[in-house]
Amino acid sequence: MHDIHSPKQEHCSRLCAPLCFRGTLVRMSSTAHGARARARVEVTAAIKEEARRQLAEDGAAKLSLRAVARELGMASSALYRYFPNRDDLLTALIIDAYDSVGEAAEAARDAAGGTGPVPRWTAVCEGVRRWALGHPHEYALIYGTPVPGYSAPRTTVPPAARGAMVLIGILRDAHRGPGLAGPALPAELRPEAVRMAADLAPDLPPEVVVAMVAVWAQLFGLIGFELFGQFNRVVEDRDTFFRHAVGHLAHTVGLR
Amino acid sequence: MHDIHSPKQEHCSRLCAPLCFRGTLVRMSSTAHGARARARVEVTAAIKEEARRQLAEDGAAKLSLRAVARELGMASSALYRYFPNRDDLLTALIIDAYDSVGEAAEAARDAAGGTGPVPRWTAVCEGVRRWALGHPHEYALIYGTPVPGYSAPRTTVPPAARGAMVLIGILRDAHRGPGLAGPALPAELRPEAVRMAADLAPDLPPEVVVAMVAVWAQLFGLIGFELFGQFNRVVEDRDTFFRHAVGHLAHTVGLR
DNA sequence: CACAAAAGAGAGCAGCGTTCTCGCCCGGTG
DNA sequence: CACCGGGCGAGAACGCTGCTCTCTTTTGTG
Repeated sequence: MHDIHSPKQEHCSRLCAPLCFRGTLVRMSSTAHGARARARVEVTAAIKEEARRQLAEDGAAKLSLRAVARELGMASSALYRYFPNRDDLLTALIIDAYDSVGEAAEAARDAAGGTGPVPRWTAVCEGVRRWALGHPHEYALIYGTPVPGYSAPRTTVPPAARGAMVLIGILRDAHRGPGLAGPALPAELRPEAVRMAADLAPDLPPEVVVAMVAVWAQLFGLIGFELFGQFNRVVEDRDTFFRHAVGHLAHTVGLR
Repeated sequence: MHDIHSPKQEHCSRLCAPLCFRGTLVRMSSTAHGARARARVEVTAAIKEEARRQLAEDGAAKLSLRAVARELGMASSALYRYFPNRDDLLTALIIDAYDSVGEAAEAARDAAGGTGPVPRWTAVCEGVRRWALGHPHEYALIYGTPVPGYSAPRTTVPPAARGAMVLIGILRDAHRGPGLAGPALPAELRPEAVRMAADLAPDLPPEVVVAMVAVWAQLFGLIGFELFGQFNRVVEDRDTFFRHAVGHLAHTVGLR
């Protein structure tokens, strides 16, 4: 009976470390009254952090709520106070992953600095690829087989667009500057193109927007094939191959 | 005690139906001596058939050996006489899925008949897309997140290439006929391109082969984004969008 | 200080993949 | 024809999973 608290001690040692780490940062932003709410966001963050660690290690399929709780020193049932089920925890990780890849794209754009639109385009694409190679399981989580049911909740839409917005920004600069040679647009696709442009980038020509969306999907075809082993024994020099391919994608979307 | 055989009866009723169905076909081809070996391939086929059914219904993540065995009326442990573990069963389904999509590509090509290379190209791409939309879980199994570990066994390579070979055949026809306007090939990519051409299509120009591989990956970027919900609230008229995109891919690879 | 809400603990349920051991029964051999 | 070995199925068991329910502890607030 006397050692029944030993897991609880582990709870405190393991859990409080990451919590206190972020505590000072959260103290200001958490306007919700009381330390209660603060503790809640901190425990939530700790759960996500540990889950992300396990995701990066073994992939989404192996991610186990029990293992996360065990590592945090809490009962598995307690975890359900924060995430109603496994899929909701995964959804939180999905949003984080979208933000992570979006950040990588923005960082690559900023690192490319004042070069021309095509080198910046290439740099961003390579940044996304490098992020994917470095975070394969996170990549699989968001661009691989969808895990929960079939439709992602609406919350995931804005973070998902973040990366594409970086490329659209480059197109916008090019459109204001040296100009953009938009590909031809068949009449049957025009209404759809106009609608997409209104939603995504009203200041760009519709034919460029429609090409951009297609190219965005194609970019992840290239990355996914490399990451998921489809290029094994087919493509060897993948850096060069990828750079060549995304250069062609830039051309497709109208950059010269 | 006396009703202990009732599962066994179900075993016979459910199991023998598909077995006897294929029995006459297998009788000739199965040269392995004895009915013993014949029964083995038949039970193996029945397991795969039921597994494929469950895969199509609920996806690979939900596929359960116990459920397959239950549906077949046999003990779950007995299933391990045929597949040493779950991953090996999935691998068998993967190979079947590759063959299935390859067949769909070939059928689309044959249905396009004597039209020009570009319409035939488009028809094959649309055939692959239609197969994917009709078999989303099979698609996810082979082009989504890889399930077992990270490297597919060598056995999956030839079936995986079957679909690409259809498109390569179209390129080959165009190369012998109206000609193929291969895109430029930077010097740094030339050695890789020559190697790839030697492996895949020695009779095609290296720059066409390297573009073909890239385009093949990009095709599945388009299909995957549509299937996995990335186009939700972005692309509405997907038929038209896809046709336009693959038309551009044909241009990329040199078809005019 | 008292009370209600929040949160953690623990047991329990059903399901899973996998392993082991046991009997049965069929097919090739003497 | 008798026999026997080996393939095969059944069933129990282990450890794991997601998830629920109940009970107790903690904690912020009127």
